[in-house]
Amino acid sequence: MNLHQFRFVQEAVRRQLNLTETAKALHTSQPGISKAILELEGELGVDIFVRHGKRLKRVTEPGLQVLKSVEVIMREVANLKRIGEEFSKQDAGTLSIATTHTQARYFLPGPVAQLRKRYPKVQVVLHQGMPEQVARMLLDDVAEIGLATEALAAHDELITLPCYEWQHVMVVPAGHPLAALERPTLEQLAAFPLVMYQPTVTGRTRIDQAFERAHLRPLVALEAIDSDVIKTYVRLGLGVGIVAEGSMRTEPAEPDLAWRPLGHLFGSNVTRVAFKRGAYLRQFVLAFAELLSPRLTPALLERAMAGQGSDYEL
Amino acid sequence: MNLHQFRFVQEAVRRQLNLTETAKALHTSQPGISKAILELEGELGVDIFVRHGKRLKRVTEPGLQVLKSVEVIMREVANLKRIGEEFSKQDAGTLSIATTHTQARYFLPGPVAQLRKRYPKVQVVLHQGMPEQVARMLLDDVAEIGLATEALAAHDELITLPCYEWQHVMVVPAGHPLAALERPTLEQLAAFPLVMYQPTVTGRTRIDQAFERAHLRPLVALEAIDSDVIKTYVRLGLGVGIVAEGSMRTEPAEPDLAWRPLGHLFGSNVTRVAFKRGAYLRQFVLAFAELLSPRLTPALLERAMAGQGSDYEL
DNA sequence: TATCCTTACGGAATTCGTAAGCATG
DNA sequence: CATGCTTACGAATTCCGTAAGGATA
Repeated sequence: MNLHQFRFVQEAVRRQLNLTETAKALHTSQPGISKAILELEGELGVDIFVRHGKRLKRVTEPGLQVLKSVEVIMREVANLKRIGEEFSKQDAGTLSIATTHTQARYFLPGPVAQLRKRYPKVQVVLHQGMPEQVARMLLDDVAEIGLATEALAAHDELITLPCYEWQHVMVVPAGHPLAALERPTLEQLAAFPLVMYQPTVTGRTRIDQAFERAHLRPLVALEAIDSDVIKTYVRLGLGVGIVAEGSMRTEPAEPDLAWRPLGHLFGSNVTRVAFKRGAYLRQFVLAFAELLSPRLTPALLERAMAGQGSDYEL
Repeated sequence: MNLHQFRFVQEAVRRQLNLTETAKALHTSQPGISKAILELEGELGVDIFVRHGKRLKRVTEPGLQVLKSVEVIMREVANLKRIGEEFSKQDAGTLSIATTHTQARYFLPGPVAQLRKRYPKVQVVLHQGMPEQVARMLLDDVAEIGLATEALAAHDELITLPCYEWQHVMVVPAGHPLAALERPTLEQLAAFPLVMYQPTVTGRTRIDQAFERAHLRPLVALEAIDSDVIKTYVRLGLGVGIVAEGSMRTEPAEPDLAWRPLGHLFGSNVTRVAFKRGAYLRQFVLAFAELLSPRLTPALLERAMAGQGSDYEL
């Protein structure tokens, strides 16, 4: 039994049981993978994979149990590396953040800048993706901390905590008829083509639900992943934009655009921060969490990471 | 990084940082141990041990963190073996039980016999010891399930569950003056020399406390680890025995001895079953637990093993 | 001086790659 | 017949033991 075998089995599952792919991903030879897995199976006296002839078909019943343990082991091995980093290069290391465009562009710059000020030797790596990819990156140990409004709470391998609350806002060119209204209604909005986020991103779900409840089917002129694209097309007069309020609180302000809160229509959204269950959080990771929201104290995180639930209210 | 290094570090800590002892315990050479540990420290970039010259003195701060992860990893490696056993030799394997004399002699025979009837291929190994040793055996993975009335709940590395409740009884030769009393008092007991368990065993604590509260200092004629020894000396007229009630409910009965419940004096005791936190419990282990007490259902155990607390009431 | 950790070194076992074999779809 | 797992084999590496070195108490 050795760590290589564990890594191979785990990666094989991630690669849909394709050992050739697995070998490429791990920069080693395919027969090596094959042999190691066979060896582990022999040692445990149990088949981990069901084979049809020479092809891996699926994971066996005991294989599932084995994977659970392997998962834990690999997690702790990763933690060991982090522990090493934490203590050897004091206050240095790499912090990988997985997040969506909106967070990366409008919310994270502040906290990241503060972190770099306090820990100049920490290198920050931003991985951008759709919310589902953010979750994936956490699960695959590509990123250590994730930030998104959607999808994170759905995985029970992840610990998620509420980070901040925000509402959607309407954005239109200055002088647009809707700009005159303080509290636009759903009907008024639906009278114009809309420019907004793609279905899986940044609270889009709630918008769809609100229109549906009102039996309105607004015309969607354009769907984008990010607020910048949306604003660009709003400027072009393509329609009325709906974005996260954070996207509008820019420095400097944008005088050619007018915006109005839409919380009364779509309620409020909660952006969540997520960690992989069981992860060891280095000092600067804890510090970063506290920068994201002052309520995410080291003490709270410790409790959350130690506990069983997957979702912690403050 | 490899599993050997982890095992070495863990064992070194268990052996008070004596690498020579460690090597002996693991049946390998002492330089091998030394090298492996140095190697791991190098790889992590962190000292695990504080050295004075060439002698290991204590565990460093990061070393403590490392040990935590190592502990988890070794636990899961043990679980992998159990998983292998569970699924390969269906319904076969080895169940190691750590317990005290009283349980082994008077309580366990029933459950063990039933287990062997239901799982004939399971080999049962009984490890006998003082309560503190029972805990130690669980922590060191010598035994998988532990049973005792004392000491178990004190370790938060152990999950303990109440198994059954019992009271102390007085045992005297038939015809002894005390045999005539239905409910002897502390004073009446203290009038005779007592023969009972050693201080750390089988609820002895409660007996001492009761006498102390009554400001009585009975003469202790003999202290033994097990009820059989106590009964033997009671027969010899050495004094009045105090044993667990289970010791007297024998088949066949012992007509030369008389016994009376003492629950009104010493309260009741709870014998607990314990597992190492995070252990994987095979089917027959779950079945055995249910034989110990019908309330220890697989569902309950699963909840208890997954949870965070260390002590589960039913 | 006795204990005990580290370094040095060499033979044995393991590892890991390439090449070939063979089953599936 | 293209993909993809397993087997075969050999060179390079790692492993692990004994022996020697050096530090502490």
